[in-house]
Amino acid sequence: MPQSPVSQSDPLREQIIAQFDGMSAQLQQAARYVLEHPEEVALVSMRELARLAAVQPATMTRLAKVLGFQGYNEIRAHYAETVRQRNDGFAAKVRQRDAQAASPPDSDIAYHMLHGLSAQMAALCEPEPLKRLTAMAERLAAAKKVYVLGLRSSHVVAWHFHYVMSLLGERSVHLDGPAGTGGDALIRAKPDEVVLVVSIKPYALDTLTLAQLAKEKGLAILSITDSEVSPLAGISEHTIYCATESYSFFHTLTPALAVSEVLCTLLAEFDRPSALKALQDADDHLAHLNTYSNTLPRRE
Amino acid sequence: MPQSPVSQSDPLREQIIAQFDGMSAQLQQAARYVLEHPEEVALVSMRELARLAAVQPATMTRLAKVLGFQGYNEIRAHYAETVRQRNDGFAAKVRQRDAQAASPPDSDIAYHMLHGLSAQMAALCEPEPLKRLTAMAERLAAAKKVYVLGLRSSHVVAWHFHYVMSLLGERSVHLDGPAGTGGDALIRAKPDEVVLVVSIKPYALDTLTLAQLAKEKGLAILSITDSEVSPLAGISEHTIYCATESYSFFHTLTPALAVSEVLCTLLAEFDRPSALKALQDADDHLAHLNTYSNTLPRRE
DNA sequence: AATTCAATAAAACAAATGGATCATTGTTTT
DNA sequence: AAAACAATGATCCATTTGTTTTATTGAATT
Repeated sequence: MPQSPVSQSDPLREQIIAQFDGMSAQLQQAARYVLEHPEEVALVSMRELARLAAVQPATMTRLAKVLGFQGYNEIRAHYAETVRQRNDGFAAKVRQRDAQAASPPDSDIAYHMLHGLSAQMAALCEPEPLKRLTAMAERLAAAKKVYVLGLRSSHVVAWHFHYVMSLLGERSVHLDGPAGTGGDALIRAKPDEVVLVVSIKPYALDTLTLAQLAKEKGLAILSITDSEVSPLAGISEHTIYCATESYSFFHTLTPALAVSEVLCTLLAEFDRPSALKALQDADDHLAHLNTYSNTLPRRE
Repeated sequence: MPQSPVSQSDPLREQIIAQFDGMSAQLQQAARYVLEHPEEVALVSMRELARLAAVQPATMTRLAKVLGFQGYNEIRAHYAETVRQRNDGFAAKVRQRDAQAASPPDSDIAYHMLHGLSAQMAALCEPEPLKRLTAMAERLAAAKKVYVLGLRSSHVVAWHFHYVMSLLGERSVHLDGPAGTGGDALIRAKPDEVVLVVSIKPYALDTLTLAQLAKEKGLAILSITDSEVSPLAGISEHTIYCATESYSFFHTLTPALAVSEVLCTLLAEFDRPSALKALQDADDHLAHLNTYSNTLPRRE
């Protein structure tokens, strides 16, 4: 019999307790059931809840009004929300803070977005995703060459992966180019090479087409995508799933980028000495070109 | 909306995935939403769920039948039960503990990286960074035009910001181009415009030079960088600091990308209706061009 | 003991829900 | 090209839902 508290501090719960003594017998009976089975409120209809609490349906409506709500649905909405929040707050240790207190209203959105991202990173720390990450890294390490494909918003991830890989060595080819020439590099592709495909919803048609073409040429497909039912899942030898939901109307690419960074690191780690050497070479090269600086250039 | 944890092992989930390929387009769309938002199934009505999944109500009924249920209510009942069980089973926390003990050795690195990233995201939730984020978003919103500058590894962030902004409207110009032409767009820059500069250590000299040039032309500099002593800090009207340390020899750009995403969202949020309209227009445009697809193209 | 008044139960209601039917569309097969 | 087919969208229906209204009970006050 589940009756664990929805969460330690629930303002509505406190309110019900505070008003409890002033309620009539039937109201108390209804309130008691709500306190003891908060999830049920979100999960069943009002009449069903009334039946479970052995109370008239109307009593639930009255309870809502007594608590200052306009109707019963507002109570249900509240408990539904707590269920939702408990669900994505499985990295809940982070949820201690009441930062909004002294913050401007707009930063609510920012707070929620960043908080959610933090949780999504934490989700990638689970054994299953970790296993997939290492497996894919190993497959990448074994490949003669890695073609990197990601269009539209996924371009950021593909580009980043390619950029880092190109610092590390020569094995990476970025499938991108003007006027639809992006796929041309695949012309001479051989079966001992692989394609790393990045695509999240909405899936770019060109990405899917190129991926399929590559597969038909015998290349292994490794993909970073957003769900088990992504069109890429079916044709991929390895797949890593990363969340893309955020508290805005955009999808987020941050978890995907994190995945890319982890892959790069694991790849480098497989052969640490030569990775370090490659980075050193790159450093030297760029130093000669005066690519970097720690201070603003002086203006004459 | 928050994203759901890929739940550990749910037989129904597996079944949906198994049958997914055999479903029609609409059924897939419905199924996809169910997979991605399992708790919503338990929390809202069928019609509401259909609305959220952008699908006809009847499609949900059909989905139920395809999955072998007698009616939709059986699906809801299943997910309601899942929610109930998750509630009293805070044994889940314990499960996480011993599970990560049995992880493969290589995933230690991955685990630490991701864990660290999660913490860095959480750090951005502090009041101080939030204040800086909103302040910068307001400044960006006030500007007539936004030039976006980020080279080398910072390119990812700059490109992403520009990409999203270009979906939203016309105010963004990406300072990038072949053969060092990247800065040319600044030629006609006017003082009521701003430059968003992204640069982390090592700081690309070209970035600093262009930023300084812009400042001399009277443009405001807004920067995303990695420390208070970054060369950009001194010349910027607003600065956002984000961590770049990771458990590898690379610096991480994930927090910077997150910052970019938050900025985009806040900007859109300032004028939500027109942002939604712009996105709708972009959607329509891309739909006409057949840019996206949910399934692999058929090969003849 | 009669009256008042709040609390409860019962009934009635409109709105919504889940489900079924049928016409239309788009695709595949002949 | 026509026919057959499945998929989709629109409409309709019987239930169920949350809520309001009305009637009944029961206790407290006079």
